[in-house]
Amino acid sequence: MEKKVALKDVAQHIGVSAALVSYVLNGKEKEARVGAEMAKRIKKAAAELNYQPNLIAKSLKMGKTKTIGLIVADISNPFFSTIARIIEDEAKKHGYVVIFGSSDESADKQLDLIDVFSTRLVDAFIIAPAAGTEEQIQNIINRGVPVVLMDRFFPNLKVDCVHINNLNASGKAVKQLIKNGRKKIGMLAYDTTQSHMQDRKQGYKAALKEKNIRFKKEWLIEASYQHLEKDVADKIKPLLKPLQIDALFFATNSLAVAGLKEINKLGIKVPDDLAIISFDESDAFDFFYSPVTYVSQSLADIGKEAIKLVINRLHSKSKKNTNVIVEAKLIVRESCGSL
Amino acid sequence: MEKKVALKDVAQHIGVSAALVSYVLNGKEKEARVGAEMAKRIKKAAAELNYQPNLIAKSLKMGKTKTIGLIVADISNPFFSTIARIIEDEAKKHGYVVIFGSSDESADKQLDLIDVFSTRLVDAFIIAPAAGTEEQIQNIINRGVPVVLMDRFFPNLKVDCVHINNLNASGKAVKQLIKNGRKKIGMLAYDTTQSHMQDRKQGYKAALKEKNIRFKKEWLIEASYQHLEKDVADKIKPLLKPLQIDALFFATNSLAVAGLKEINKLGIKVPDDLAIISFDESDAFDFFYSPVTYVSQSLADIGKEAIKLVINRLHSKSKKNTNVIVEAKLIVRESCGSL
DNA sequence: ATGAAAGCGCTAACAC
DNA sequence: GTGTTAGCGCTTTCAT
Repeated sequence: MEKKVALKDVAQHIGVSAALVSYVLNGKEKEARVGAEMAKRIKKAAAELNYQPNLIAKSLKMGKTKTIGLIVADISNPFFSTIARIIEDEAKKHGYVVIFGSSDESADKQLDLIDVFSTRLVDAFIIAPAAGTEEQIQNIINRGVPVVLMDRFFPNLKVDCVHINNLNASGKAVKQLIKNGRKKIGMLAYDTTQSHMQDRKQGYKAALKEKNIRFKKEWLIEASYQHLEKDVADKIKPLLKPLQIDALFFATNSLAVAGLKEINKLGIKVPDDLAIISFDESDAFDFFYSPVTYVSQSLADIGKEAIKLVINRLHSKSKKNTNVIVEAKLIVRESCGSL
Repeated sequence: MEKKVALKDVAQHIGVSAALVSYVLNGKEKEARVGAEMAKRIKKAAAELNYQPNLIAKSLKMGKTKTIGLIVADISNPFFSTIARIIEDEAKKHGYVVIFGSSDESADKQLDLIDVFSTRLVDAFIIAPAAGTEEQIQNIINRGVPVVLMDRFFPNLKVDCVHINNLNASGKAVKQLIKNGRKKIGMLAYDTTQSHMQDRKQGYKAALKEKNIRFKKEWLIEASYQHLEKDVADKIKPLLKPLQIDALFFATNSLAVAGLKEINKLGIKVPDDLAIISFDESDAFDFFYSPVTYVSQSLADIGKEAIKLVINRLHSKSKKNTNVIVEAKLIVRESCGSL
């Protein structure tokens, strides 16, 4: 177990000051006007001694950790892990590393994570915020730490965010169902105040209205994030047995996976008995006997834009906050009854 | 943007030394014999000033960051993100935070990640190592930093690791196919030297041999991780058109998802024409028209055991290394032709 | 029972 | 061109 070699070790090794070594190893030889000969010697010595800088010390000195704190609902959810991967790659390009945490859509857990990450001086946060946490976000901002919200946001919070236009996307999906002749369209959503969910429900209702279909409140069923399976099973049955609707729109892929299992159990045929559209992708959608139509949001874009916003914040102290809307498109396949 | 309050600020606030505050806030009032009265005042002041310790400074002083570096092939792969979530939760229980990176099964990328994480002084690594990286792992060990390998390992490396018995699990799957009357059993695996893959192939061959079926080398096809889709498409067709086998065993869920798409394209009926078993789970398996039989490894156990090993290493300086084998069981469903 | 001070490894302003 | 020095925020030994 060889002992760590520090900056001063390489300095001593060739009898110069630590300052010089620091300059050279940080590519500041020009500004510091270090001799070319010297620079070469220093680099050589650093390599020979296998010097590895101590980023913790550097962070303490600089007040910057080159670390981004990522908070999502659940990193094991492919929606978030896919975004996480993009964020990891994009962050790396800028020399940042990411530490992550899962809030389980709980405001308390999210607060814990924010505290833990703050304590470790992350340079910025990227958060898919849990419901009712605008104050937490505002506090981060007040501390002067950049935050970017993704997937969900808070309308009256001045903060950078990136998301799709859920109202439109949802409307587009519902209108597709209507275009395919469906008139009794149900929706399975999450029971939360978060913007993305509100907008999706809103888009659903607006589309019905636009097409002169009167919304029935039994059509909209809601599950809690914490008891997904049970809630879906309990609430979907009254709607399907007997069949009160001719189409069902799922607000997320997790809802769709749970819902389709129930639909299978009940022996309902898609799309003949029931047309289906979901939000987001899933391997399951490709293998369902009637390939599932879905609203595709580019997770790559979300991740990239999130980092772009973070980096901008970090590099310029502009006050204005930006709101990036990424594209969403409807991938039409058999399940919605078009074919 | 209120300025950060430091230890000495709360010390000054009540006119005591920083040392006292440090003792109290770290629960060392007993050892340091701080007066009960004083302790109370200090805690009150810290709360009033909303003091948040600076973990970076603490880390520098202590030489410990309470951070674990997690390196997997790809965090967006549900196999790894599920494990990551468990690791996150278990690590948190011990006061650790995790930073993650994806190697894409590339030794170079893995080395980069190890360097970056080392530089940030992670206290330990949990790695699903890329092929041919025993030297990288050995180097970490030589530096005295705890490492736990998971999913794959290196037989002649003295290091803690956690994984299933791939040889057995693979054999069990293949024998199930044989029991169901299949005699020409193919396998789709990754083309890599990693232990898990070698063992799975080995288990497949051993099972054939044990049941007196002569292995034909055309039956074993291999795809590269980097060109999964293309390789699977290219190599699976000769085996299936015309049909040379009556069963196909997939070495991972990603291979299965890619393979089943080809099987669908070719119009082959599962399990009548071709029985199927895969490793690991997938939402897709539940929705395939013939629910897919699979080898289930407990990702929760893998994650928990990994952290347990890490924590043990961190707390005791025992030399012995442990090898944890977690359970794997075959979940038999329609696709393997049993029902 | 409390305070003073050194020092973790690094950077950068300043001196020469 | 290069060296000296102070200090980032914290812990801990030692003195009192």
